[in-house]
Amino acid sequence: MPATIRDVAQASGVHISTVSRTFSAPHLVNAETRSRVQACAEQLGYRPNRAARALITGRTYNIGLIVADIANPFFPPLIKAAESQARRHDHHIFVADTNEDALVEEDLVRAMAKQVDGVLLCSPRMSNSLIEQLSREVPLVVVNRRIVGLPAVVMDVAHGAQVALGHLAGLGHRRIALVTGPRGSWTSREIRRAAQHSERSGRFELTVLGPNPPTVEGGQAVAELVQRAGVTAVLAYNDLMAIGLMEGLNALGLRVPEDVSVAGIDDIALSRLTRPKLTTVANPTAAAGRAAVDMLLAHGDDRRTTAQVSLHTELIIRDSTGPVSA
Amino acid sequence: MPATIRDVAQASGVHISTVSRTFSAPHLVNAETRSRVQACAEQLGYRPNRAARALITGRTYNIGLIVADIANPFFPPLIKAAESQARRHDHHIFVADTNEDALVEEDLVRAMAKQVDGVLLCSPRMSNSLIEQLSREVPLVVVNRRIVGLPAVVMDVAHGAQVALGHLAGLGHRRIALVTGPRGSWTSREIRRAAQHSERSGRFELTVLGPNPPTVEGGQAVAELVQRAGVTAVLAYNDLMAIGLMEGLNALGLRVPEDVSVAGIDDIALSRLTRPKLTTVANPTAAAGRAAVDMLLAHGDDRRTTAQVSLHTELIIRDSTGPVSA
DNA sequence: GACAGCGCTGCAACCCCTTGCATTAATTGC
DNA sequence: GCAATTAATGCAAGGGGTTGCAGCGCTGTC
Repeated sequence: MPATIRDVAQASGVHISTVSRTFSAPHLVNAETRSRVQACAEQLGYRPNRAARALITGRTYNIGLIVADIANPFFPPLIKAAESQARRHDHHIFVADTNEDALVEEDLVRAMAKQVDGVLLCSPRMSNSLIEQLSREVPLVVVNRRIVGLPAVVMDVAHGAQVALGHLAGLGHRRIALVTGPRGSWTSREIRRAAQHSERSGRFELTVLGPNPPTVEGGQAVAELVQRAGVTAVLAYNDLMAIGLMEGLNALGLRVPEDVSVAGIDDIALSRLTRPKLTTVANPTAAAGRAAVDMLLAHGDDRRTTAQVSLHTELIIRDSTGPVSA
Repeated sequence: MPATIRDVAQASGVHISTVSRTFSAPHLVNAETRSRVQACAEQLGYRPNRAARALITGRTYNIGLIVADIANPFFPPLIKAAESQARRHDHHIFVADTNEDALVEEDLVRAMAKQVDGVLLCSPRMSNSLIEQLSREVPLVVVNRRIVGLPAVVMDVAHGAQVALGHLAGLGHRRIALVTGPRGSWTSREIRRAAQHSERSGRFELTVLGPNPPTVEGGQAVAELVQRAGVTAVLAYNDLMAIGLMEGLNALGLRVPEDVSVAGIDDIALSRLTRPKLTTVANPTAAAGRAAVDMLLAHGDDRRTTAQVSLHTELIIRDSTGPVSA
């Protein structure tokens, strides 16, 4: 049995409140008493029970971070940045993965409530109204989605998509496909909306293919549709799909970028390792992770912020896009 | 303010214990009372406080899962398998990342204690004695390490490494490099020991290069040493390093596998997407995740298991290894 | 008619810790 | 030398739940 505060109190002959103060407000305890208590605690292997402490203080010093798919390399940089920022504030990050499932997501938020000081909800697949409801059960910061009245960190993907499409149009492509992501993704809707807006410029004709699972397999599976659509360039919802798409196109005998140009979004580390190297829209994921933690911890427990920050994206031109062939 | 059990009791005119039983033992409550309580709870938006519940029951229905580097694609399949297995037992998985840092690791285990029913410690970098000490503070299952007296799930990497080296020797390679992983990695030590044992067969001469960070960059950085070592084949600590190494060798003008054969360990999804596709030792990560969860939850709260399971690895021959050139 | 048994509910202790307030003793000021 | 501080500690009420036990009103048994 692990030692409790009572065991330490008994061993050192003081009241439990003195033991408590020895750890949470040492300056209120006589130096001699303090060292005696510490010695006993050490001896007994006593560790304050953080759950019990949180029950009364209302602070856990933990932050929940919920992502749609932990296998998507988009998330690790965000997670790592959130971790280091959290550590700076003496907090710990607990990550959970929803498997792109809105029900699991809801369940996880509820499971984390009261065990964390707040949840960073990244790329949620739930409805806005459900998210609003959950935000009444636990402080929430939403990442990759805008919901009025809730603090949010978004990346300017609409602009990023338009720049990418402009890049493709500038290379002479007149028929471009947009491969969208999963249903429920705010980002996917934003990209689609932006792309359709760009189409009205008249520089190219857009074919929308989706929704699709946002994975390598999802990209691979859509290759045939891309071929049939007769387009010469593709913008994919994310790099994973773009990479899968390149594989799929290769399997169909199409070369990238000679026959089809492919661009992704995210700039995951992997996009520098493929052949050809992937042209993509870089998302400031690390900055997003830091910002989300800051927003969660910024306001006191009293009033919550509802600020929304938008971070800039940047087109990285590599080798998977090229001029349209004659 | 979120509603507490007391608010619900007052609203429905029953004692808090009846409310409590409505949620945790419904069969003990009269159907009529139950539905009244439920209606009030619904109305007030009441959710049982899981932290408070855990304080008295001693069960959180959470499992901590600590990994050395969440950006390493080796872990997601393990995590996902653990999640689905946990879900089957009505538990949630909280993941934390140590950044390959033993101090962060220790801190995280302590942070999770009492907030989870146990911790799956994957690829720990701490000392055995510290792990043993921590296992007295929170139930632990260790993955990728053997520690006497502690439940563990390991993969038979020693055998896997020997099979891989045998494969390389069979292709005619007489000078082989082993690129090791980070200090503190049990797996790396196992592989090294196995390789040195194989060397005594006299079929090849081994050059050990390391320790190295177990990342793409780590692999890239060791390319020059590999070249200078004058070997014709390399076995890397993991696929990430193998992939980085291939990049690095290419940059030095060496072709894989014509000039140097490269084999990895892990069989991450990415190893199928590189050019050439990577020869590697497949680890049963999903099975490991499931087994670890099962071991943690198998024994009652009373006596802990100390069983250790070892899972089989398998060599996957792809295109990054070939016969030694003349 | 006394009593056991049953279904349901309330009572109160308990999980482990924090914290405002009261108490005590020692120090300071004048 | 006495009141007023000050420092150190104890007391007890929580925080939000769970759970063994007792008590209630009823029914059924002999």
